[in-house]
Amino acid sequence: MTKKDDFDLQDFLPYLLNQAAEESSLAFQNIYKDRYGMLRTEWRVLFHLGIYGRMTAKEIGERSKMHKTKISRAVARLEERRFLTRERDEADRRLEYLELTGAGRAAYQELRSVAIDYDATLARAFAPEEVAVLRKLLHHLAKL
Amino acid sequence: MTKKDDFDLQDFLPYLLNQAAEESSLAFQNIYKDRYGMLRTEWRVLFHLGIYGRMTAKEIGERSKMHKTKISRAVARLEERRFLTRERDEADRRLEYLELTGAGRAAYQELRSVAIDYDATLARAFAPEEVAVLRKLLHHLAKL
DNA sequence: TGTTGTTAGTTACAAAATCAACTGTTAATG
DNA sequence: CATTAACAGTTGATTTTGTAACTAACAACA
Repeated sequence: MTKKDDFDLQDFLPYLLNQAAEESSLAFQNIYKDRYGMLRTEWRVLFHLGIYGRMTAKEIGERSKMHKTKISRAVARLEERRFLTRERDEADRRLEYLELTGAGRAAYQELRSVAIDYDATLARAFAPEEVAVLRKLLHHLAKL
Repeated sequence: MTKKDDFDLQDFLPYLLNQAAEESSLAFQNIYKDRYGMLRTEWRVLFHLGIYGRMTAKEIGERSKMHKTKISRAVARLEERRFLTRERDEADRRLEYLELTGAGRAAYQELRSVAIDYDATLARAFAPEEVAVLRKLLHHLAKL
């Protein structure tokens, strides 16, 4: 395409990252949304608890960098669906430990395998070394 | 951290991409938002017109993959601020050509240099070959 | 030419994200 | 201890997004 300007939007990292993230998230969402009608925020909370086990909302926030109100609401919805339970920390009553129920763990296991498949599909678009480099660089970017 | 599960969320590409995209977009937004109080959608439309020149909303949609309602609203806001003008195509009266005004071009030029600086800052976190690989792979992912 | 389909863009309404203010609790310090 | 600050989490108001239905214009083709 003819450009009026030598700055290339397609090479601007934040833009490029967004395009790639949006593309892959939407494609992945299309795969899982029908099974559980789950939001991205709920999906994330579920995965955090499924992978790392019992933890507080605060810890989920530190790991995921999601805002606490998003987490609060996602937790409420997952609780409604009986996917998790809360337990007050008696030593520090501000804290609430969240833990998946049997149904929550089952949902996680199912979505986990969907995720693994999808990740493999994406990875197949690259050479193995490339995927490794990509993950490494993204990792680095994510914690700048 | 102790994991209960060998699946690693930090290596799951859609998640990783989102984290990296969110991180870099927010950081970039903090730099430019005070100058123009502009939304990400508006920023994108402005850049498309600044870089590629006069085009229709539809073309912006094809390039950016933003949904047409987002574009429609971003265009309306940019027009309110007198950053762009619309011109009806007389041959096909459904089409409207969008073009930056002087003020719009000035805003673009300013934000463009902010973007170039920020991109350089990000790139500095990597070796030059790494950045090239990263851009290539993201490019590829974005158009899967 | 008239009917049906398609396209560009907008709008109305519902869903979700953001921000600020709030509750209840613990920590810090005089 | 009493008061103030800090923290975990929730709620409410506002803003932004997403979905679907809509308008206006063009296209195809019987």
